[in-house]
Amino acid sequence: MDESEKEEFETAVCEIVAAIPKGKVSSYGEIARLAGYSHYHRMVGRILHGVSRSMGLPCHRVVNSRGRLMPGWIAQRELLRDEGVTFKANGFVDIGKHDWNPMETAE
DNA sequence: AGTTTGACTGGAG
DNA sequence: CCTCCAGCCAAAC
Repeated sequence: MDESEKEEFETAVCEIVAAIPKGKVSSYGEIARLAGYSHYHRMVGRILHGVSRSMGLPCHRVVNSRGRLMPGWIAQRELLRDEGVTFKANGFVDIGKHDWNPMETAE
């Protein structure tokens, strides 16, 4: 993967994450797909973790497939709850209700 | 340069 | 829902 592609991918990820509407959540795989690199889901997490200390991206709206939040980041749960996101009894996001469909906002 | 790890995913048990 | 396994790519060791 060339450096230019990395930069492009990172930019795409930032745009997508920033486009997630309040009260909705998306997964790494979904973002990677929208960015144009469907199998780079791992890089999405790496990039997000990297930019989280430099940019104000709502990375708290990004969860993994099982609706889990970022490890070691307890406040994320409060942030999502404040945005209207409901949680399961175990503390995971109810992704079944808040799963973001990009087509909704694309229209 | 080879091995391990990780803010991942999907399938199987 | 949880754990384990295999596939995946880049960064850290």
